[in-house]
Amino acid sequence: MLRSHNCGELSKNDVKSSVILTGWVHKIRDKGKVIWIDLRDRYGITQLIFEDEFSGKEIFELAKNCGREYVIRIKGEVSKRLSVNPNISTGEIEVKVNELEYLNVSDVPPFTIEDETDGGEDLRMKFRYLDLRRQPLQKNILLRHKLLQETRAYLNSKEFIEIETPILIKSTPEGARDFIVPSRMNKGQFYALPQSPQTFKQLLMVSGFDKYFQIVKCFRDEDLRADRQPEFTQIDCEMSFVTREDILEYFGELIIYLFKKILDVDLINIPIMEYDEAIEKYGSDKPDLRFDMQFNDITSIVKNKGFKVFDDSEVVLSINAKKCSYFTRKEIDELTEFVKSPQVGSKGLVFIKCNEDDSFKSSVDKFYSPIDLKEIAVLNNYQSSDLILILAGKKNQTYSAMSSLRIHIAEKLKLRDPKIFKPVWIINFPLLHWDKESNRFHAMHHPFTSPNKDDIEKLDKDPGSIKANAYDLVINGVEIGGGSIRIHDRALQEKVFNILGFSRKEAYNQFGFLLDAFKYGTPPHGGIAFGFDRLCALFAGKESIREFIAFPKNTSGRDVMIDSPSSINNDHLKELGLK
RNA sequence: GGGGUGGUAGUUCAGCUGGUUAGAAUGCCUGCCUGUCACGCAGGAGGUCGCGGGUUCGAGUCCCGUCCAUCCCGCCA
Repeated sequence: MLRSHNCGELSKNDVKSSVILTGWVHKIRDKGKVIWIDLRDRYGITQLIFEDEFSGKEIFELAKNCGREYVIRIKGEVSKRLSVNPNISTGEIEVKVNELEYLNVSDVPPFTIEDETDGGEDLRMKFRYLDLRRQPLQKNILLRHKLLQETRAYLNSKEFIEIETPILIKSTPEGARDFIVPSRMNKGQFYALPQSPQTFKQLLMVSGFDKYFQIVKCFRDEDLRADRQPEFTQIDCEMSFVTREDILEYFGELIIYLFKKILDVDLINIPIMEYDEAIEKYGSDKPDLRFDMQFNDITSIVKNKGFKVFDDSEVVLSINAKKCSYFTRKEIDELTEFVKSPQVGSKGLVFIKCNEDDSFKSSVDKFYSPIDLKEIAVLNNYQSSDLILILAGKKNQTYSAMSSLRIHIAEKLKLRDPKIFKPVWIINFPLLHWDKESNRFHAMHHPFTSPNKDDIEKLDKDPGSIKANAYDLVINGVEIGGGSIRIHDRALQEKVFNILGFSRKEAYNQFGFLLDAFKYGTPPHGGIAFGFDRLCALFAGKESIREFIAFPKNTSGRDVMIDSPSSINNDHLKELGLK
């Protein structure tokens, strides 16, 4: 070994012992006759001290000429510091250096390797390997490692088997865009990268591996976001002979276990909410339950009172921003701007301030009497100093706009505490949604999702009203995982393909292997997949998953460090049959 | 595909209604300093103001286009 200790482990117990350390030169404090160097590795920082007296002239000169991020190896004696630094674990000691060797030199890095770096996003991506030297990133990657290990340990202890499935598979028209890989040996034909191992894990159920999991890369060729990467990792799970309740219990316990083990947070139990209730109360299928602010429908109260905007609206919704009547004109204008922005798309914002003396001040005083206003306030459980906010318009648009406003206000009021975790299972999603563009039903989850038992008879008459036996795990407004009980009956699967607009021929062409498999004794089964990158970010209280992926892509899907994607030459294209 | 924000020193940013030689902090270099730990002090180097065009006596600043980054909408079964 080149070293006897790492840079995070020496303490006053080691005083007088002789040690060898290696690491990066983090910081140099040159006082002329004495030089301190902070030596860094992933375990911590140890202060080195150089003086003529015990280092010798030559070593002292070497230390003087050291630059930031040089990789060095030193020998020296641990000694007690005259002045202690309580901020670091090794703050009571320093190492009196008597030998110094440069293992490598370094150019001046383009940004500082510190917790609060001066580097911008772009630059740090380009020099990702340097960014990863920084403590916050090292912590994130370590957290990811722990989550990986604990997930595996837990599922293994419950007799789940980790099975790898292929990465080069077949393109399918449903769902997200596929990444495509040309086949050299089969010119003009293409593999697709999996959006998920969905059909393979179902086939594993047919094979009798009744508890499967895989921590696996998945690929989707869609536009990116802070919480979306073209390649991402899922904890992919499937079980046979289970009901929805079994799945919620098994995997609810996995999540509870991870929170306890890694964050020492007790989630105790995870409540269950109907999809319809989530939409009605929060306007979203992934409600953030760290704060209340439920929607109240006031359409019937406000209609036909002479206010044209409300009269012309399909729905009028209100929420109560507790203790916010102090909002200034400027703040309310800001909220109005927000709801009128193209992303939110409302026409305007109406407010009612609940005054201390039980009177009301609203932006629609002209149209509504104090009695009307009080009725609205009562419906919103008002107390004095509350602020009622009202949006109106088309139904879907207004629900989604109110959802955005709810989150916007919670953000403003700092109600989205990253240290608090509010999980919820959302169940009974619609099975299908009507897509206007293609003029057909699309699967809300995926085409293998089983309809709820009681709804199966509606398949012919009213497919749009069918609920799916599907579930999402939502924590703090983030969709962490989702899954369903699958169809295991061939006839039912064929029927669903049919409703989704597949001809029999197309269905067999795309999914014949699955339909064939269903002929041979397929057990009832279901499963779930968790977005692993999102889980990491959530555990650390962050929104962007990029900081939890060692080498992520930017929003254009580029890796600016290795500069990919890139073009390939003509010979290569020819070989692949692309030219 | 659409909208918002941004692009000025190695880096992070300031730069007003257009007007002398484009600034600060930090980093870097040189010198001084024996208890620093965001060390301190003195000095120095460092700029195609993203790119292209236009308006103007004059553009970092105004206009048009374009590229890049980032956040959001669409999209993401």
